[in-house]
Amino acid sequence: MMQNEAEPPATGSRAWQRRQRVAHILASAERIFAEAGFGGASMSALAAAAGLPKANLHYYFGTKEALYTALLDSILDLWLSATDSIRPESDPAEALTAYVRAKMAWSRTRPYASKVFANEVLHGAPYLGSYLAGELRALVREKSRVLEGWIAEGRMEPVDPPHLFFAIWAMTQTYADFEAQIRAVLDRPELTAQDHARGSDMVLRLVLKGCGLRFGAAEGLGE
Amino acid sequence: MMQNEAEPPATGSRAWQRRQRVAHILASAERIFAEAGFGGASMSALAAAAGLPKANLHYYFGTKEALYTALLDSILDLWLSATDSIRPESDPAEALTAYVRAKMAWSRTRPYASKVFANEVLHGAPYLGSYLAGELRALVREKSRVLEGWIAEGRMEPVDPPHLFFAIWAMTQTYADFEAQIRAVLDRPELTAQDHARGSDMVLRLVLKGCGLRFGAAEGLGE
DNA sequence: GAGAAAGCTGACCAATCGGTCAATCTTGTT
DNA sequence: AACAAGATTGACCGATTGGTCAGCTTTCTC
Repeated sequence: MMQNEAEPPATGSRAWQRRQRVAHILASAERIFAEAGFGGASMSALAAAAGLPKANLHYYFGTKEALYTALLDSILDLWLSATDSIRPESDPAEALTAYVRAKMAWSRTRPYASKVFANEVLHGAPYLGSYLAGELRALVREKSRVLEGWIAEGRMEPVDPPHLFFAIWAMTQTYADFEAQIRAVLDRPELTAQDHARGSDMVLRLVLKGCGLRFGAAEGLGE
Repeated sequence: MMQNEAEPPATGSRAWQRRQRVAHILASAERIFAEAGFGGASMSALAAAAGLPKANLHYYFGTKEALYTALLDSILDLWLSATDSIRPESDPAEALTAYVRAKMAWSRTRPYASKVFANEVLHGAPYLGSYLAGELRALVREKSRVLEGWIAEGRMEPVDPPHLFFAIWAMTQTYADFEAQIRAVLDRPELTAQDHARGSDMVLRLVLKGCGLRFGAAEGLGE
């Protein structure tokens, strides 16, 4: 029988075990690629991180490049999933708040994934280029039209939607990608939940007030 | 006679020629490191970019690491020079506008430098760490006090100054560091002056309105 | 339980890595 | 002109790189 690709294979089956191992390799590779970049990450370092012999990684992925692109693919899904709240019938302030919150949460919970993505784009997106020009561009077009609709209805001030997205991406991801700089300036061994909360507040303040929306700052940050 | 280190040596002199060559190597290395990262940049690629034999780079810098840190040092000065406009007696809106403009100009004119810096921080700032925790932290402390002064005088709304800086850095540098992504979304072979102007406007809008300051948008963006 | 298929890995490979060095050339000093 | 110091570089080095493969074990199928 043909196994439907969309359906997860039965627990314990061969295909299931393969997916488990592939997922485990990708998970450990995320950290190595994030810390060393593509060029700086060696197959032996990737193998050591996964706790497997180097030849085993080659068995599953063939080449270092294939392993890297497989990792990028697995990260891409996360990147797009946060825009769901931006729909024509949504309240602008609520939708943007949810979007910023989702992006900030992603920086907090998946910092290595964010760094791998950032590293790829930073170096000219050699592997991600076609995706950026395809799916991402289409997504931004779609969501920009939603914002333009809100603007036409007088529900928010006229802003350039794509550049608003660029600003939101930059501000939210900086808490993952440039975490070393933020930690150094704030003099922290690690960013605390409060640091993230303050960052989140700042981003929301700038975005909402910048769009002429009410910024409640309803968060209890304490003191 | 002792040559004063602060004074530039006479044109054509041996020391002058040395500085010229060092500067030329650093200038060409900037692009290689920006595009490939530290690990991905090879000495032979750096040598090819400089149009010199590999052994010549080793003669001037000793190791790849020394060449890289020399480049980082040369970039750091640029990074700090833009905050001059933020002084207690300045007008908040004017000071922040000048700061954002300076940062945006830096992204436009020195994208490779920005990318090298970003890459370093992205990978945990192994070479820049002590500088970030030293000079940069001190600078942010100093400028944060200026902002707190403005806030106390009621000249701007109460915002968390360090996080405001993080937001400004992120938004302005994204036009250099994540240029590949922005280009892809905007469907441009290269970012135009208008793209940068629109980005600059967006950043100013978010920063000024976020701080409760007037955003004039006095720019003639055409159309 | 026999054969096939998939999983696994130690040993090995050519290529490239960062770096060294002796030999040569150029320049400044006297 | 003679010498010293600095500048230059082709040839080379051991180490590490990404990648291969033969041979073994495990698991599935019938």
